[in-house]
Amino acid sequence: MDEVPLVPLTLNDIQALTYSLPSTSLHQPGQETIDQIASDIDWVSFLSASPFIFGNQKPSSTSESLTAENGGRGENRTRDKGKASRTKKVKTSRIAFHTRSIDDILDDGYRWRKYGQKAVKNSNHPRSYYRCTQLTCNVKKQIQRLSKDSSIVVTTYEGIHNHPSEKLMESLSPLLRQLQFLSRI
DNA sequence: CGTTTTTGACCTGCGC
DNA sequence: GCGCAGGTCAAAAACG
Repeated sequence: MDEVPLVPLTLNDIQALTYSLPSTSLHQPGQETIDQIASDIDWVSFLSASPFIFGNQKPSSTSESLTAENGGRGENRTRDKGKASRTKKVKTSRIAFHTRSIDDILDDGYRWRKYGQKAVKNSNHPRSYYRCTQLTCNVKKQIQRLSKDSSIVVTTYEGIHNHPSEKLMESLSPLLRQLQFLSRI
């Protein structure tokens, strides 16, 4: 009941998202590696596909979600810890889905830095908080195992990346180089 | 030695 | 106002 509180996501929505993932990420527990799962999923289009974006649907509020809450860090905040940086309640889009995996962190191509871990009520497993390591990008994600079925990992993304993933660019760069070369001729 | 994780303290929102 | 729960900060430790 208390998961994904900021957006009108229901359990049915989560289920729908779950089933929208490639089947390889949901079945065969223990058989697949995380990299295999991640490479099976087109993360960029998955995460930016409009049917999966919930939350502030007001047109023209997209820039707000991207620049949300980065005034608090790096500004002349001398000693009051994180005060007033979170006072503004900005609704960012959240996406949650379930993945059956032995590993908590699935490789989605982006680099994440863990900034907190918290025990949550009604669950035996702690919730971990991650932030995208890119300075300009303040996308966050939460990772938590289901208390009922600890083989299921619930990953909640918050925000949209404003930069391409390193892995994607890595795999794309040979292609881009070739395109560049061909366009010269 | 730079980057990431750990972890207790702190902050905020919410229900009572 | 108080207490609880969830989210974040930041110093220290761990890691590569």
